[in-house]
Amino acid sequence: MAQSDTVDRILDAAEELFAERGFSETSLRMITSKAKVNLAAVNYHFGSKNALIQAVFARFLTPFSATLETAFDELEAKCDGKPATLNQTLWALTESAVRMPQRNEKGISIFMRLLGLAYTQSQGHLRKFLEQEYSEPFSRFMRLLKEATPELSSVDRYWRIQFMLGATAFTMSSSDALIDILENKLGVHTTVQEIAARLVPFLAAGMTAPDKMLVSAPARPAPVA
Amino acid sequence: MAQSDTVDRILDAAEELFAERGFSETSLRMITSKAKVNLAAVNYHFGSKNALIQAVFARFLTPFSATLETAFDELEAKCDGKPATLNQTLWALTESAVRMPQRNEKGISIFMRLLGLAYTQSQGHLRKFLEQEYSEPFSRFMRLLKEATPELSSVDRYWRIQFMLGATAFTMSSSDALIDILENKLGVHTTVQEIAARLVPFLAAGMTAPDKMLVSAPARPAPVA
DNA sequence: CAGGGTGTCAAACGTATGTTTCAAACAGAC
DNA sequence: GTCTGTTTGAAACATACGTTTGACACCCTG
Repeated sequence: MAQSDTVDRILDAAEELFAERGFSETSLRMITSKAKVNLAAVNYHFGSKNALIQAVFARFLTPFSATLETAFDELEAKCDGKPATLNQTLWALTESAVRMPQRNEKGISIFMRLLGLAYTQSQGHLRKFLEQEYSEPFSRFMRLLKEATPELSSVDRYWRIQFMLGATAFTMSSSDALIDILENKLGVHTTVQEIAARLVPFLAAGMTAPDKMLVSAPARPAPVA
Repeated sequence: MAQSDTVDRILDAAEELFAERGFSETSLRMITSKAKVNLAAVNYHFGSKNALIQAVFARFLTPFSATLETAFDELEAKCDGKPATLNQTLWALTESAVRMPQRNEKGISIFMRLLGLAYTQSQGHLRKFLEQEYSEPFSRFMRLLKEATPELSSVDRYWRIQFMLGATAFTMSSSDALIDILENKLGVHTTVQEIAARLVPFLAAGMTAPDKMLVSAPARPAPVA
């Protein structure tokens, strides 16, 4: 047995269980028994449960962050000087996520689900960790979005970015369940890649929607005071 | 002291704490001490923590469900026979949510945040409870959506509805934080109603976006195998 | 063959949780 | 005014958690 595949076994088990059940709902005992590893191994190798959570994220976020950087580099090189379009920007992100080398066939959906959980579950330490480790590609993405939508006011862009984040994080975080439901209901099987292919146009259309007033319903009531 | 304002005090405290911290991360002791009520009161009045969670949802979901039904009734009456438009349908939902009588000024965002948590946190009992208690207005909304977007295939509609749900639940569930961030960054104050006014056009545009292929980026790579 | 660093293991620790108990306080009906 | 069912209070319950401990096995450098 290699020098410390214990570490990897713990990470694998933790990753899967966290994605399935969330952080607080997954105990170290579940993780170590799934990994067939002694309970004390987690604290020995990682120091604490919180540190384990961060390690799970670091393991896939660090290579993803690198992939993303080069994707943005290529995009900016191709556009030399001119701002990239919204679709190009969104696709650069999507393709980077989808192209990531996967540990197994569930890799991409676990990846997405964990990202969604990171947003949703109120794990202060995780948010802090992610912010200070991966702020650069994030703000670069924000800058590209801004250049791609110069017609939007800052306030409009701010809210629409939140809407995009929401649609993405939310859908992807339950992608497995949603795929199953659709398969049971309509007999259609979907891959995460296909979800992404449907999501990007949705986001792009929403992002470039006409102003809120112009689009209002025929009988739109006045806003409540 | 009235016959049982203990029940209401527990519900108030639980509602607020659940919205802030999630379900598993909120202990009964936090709830009872915030409500200034004895620990045993929760199990006495509700039976269990899970039953309390369901009671919190029932308290605001039951009147909301009723409001929604009449809103849909009015909408269908106005359209007599013809299907309602997408915008009309979305506005009917939005207005019902915003018009709900609030217990306090934070009511609407607590409401939204709880709905988001119900989706996100893996509380099996809650999902089951919500499905069997409130399936009717939900499927009615789905039917209206279907009639409003006859041009979409079932699969497209399914995924786009998920995207809409995601954007809405996600944004609304952190609306307080997002409003604060925007205020600090741009000095603009926003109300939940204004968020809704921006969200609906975004959703409508995404929902009626052109097909995924037509919209692809100029340099969209082939999907990964 | 020593011996120190590394990793594993079973067991225990302290703490926090949801739930239960049982006596005391209270309410309203007679 | 007393009695009966309901509501409260403080304390304890059993359980599960994250973490720590100390003994043991291993390896590999000297």
